[in-house]
Amino acid sequence: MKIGALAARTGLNASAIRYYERVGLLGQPHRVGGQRRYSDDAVYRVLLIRFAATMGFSLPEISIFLSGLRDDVPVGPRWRKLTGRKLEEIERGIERSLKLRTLLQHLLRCRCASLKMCVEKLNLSPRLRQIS
Amino acid sequence: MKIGALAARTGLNASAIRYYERVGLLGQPHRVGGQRRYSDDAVYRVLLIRFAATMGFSLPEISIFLSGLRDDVPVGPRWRKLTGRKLEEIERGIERSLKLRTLLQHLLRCRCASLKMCVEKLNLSPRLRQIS
DNA sequence: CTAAAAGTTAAAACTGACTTTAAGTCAAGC
DNA sequence: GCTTGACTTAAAGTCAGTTTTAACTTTTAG
Repeated sequence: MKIGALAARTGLNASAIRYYERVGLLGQPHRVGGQRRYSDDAVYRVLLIRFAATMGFSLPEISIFLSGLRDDVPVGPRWRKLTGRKLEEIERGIERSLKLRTLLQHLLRCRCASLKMCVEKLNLSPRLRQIS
Repeated sequence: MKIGALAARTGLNASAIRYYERVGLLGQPHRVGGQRRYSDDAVYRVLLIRFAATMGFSLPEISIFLSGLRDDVPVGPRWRKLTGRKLEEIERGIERSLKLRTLLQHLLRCRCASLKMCVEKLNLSPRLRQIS
């Protein structure tokens, strides 16, 4: 599989795949006449990278997250720590988003004449610091 | 209140406040010897900006969002559209985060020897495309 | 009066995750 | 064998939202 095919199968741009290789997320593929050739495993690997990325992992974090991928490397404490931290992060994000949803729903429903009145009605002012 | 005091009271960097002014989020404050002087209203305004920013509004969007702030300007359809769109965005984010939380909890709990085994056990592979 | 802290500006730098560009090389179909 | 499209590289560009820098002025404390 050439890089274009891998790109097509993963939905990424070929340049993104080269970039992942450059930052060490993808190992050196073998080459034919200078061109990269990938196995099906690479598709899986790239999809895993994207999956981790949508979880909010940064690319360096994804390196750690995926370091548990090799069969002979058990999921270690570093992985566990990172993943636990990310889980907490996601949970905080959920909490905050739930609050914000309620607030926006109020703002949309309350039919106040101005945002300022809405904010006062909701007694939002004292919470502004706390929310942001 | 000088810019440093406003910065301290809002938790922002003074340069960020100047930047907000430059992009039109904050009006021109009056000046004493070339230096900006702010009233307490500015604190409220800046906190509102940060609040909107944490909701995921971009700075141009915040301009629109806060345009409902003036007492004499009723909350208009443009504001309503933007806010409704943002609400939907937040709701999609919540849905996704809930799924991801479940997944990470599984990954942390399952005590597999490697991430690869986890992924297989959870039958995650076919979902990779769908999630990311 | 002076030194230092805090203010001023415009412009450049930073962040992360890519994409684009330029200039060239390889490969597939006719 | 030739064209065309896909590939190669290194380097530069992009985005938004700041932060930093450099060079300078104003304010404040002692």
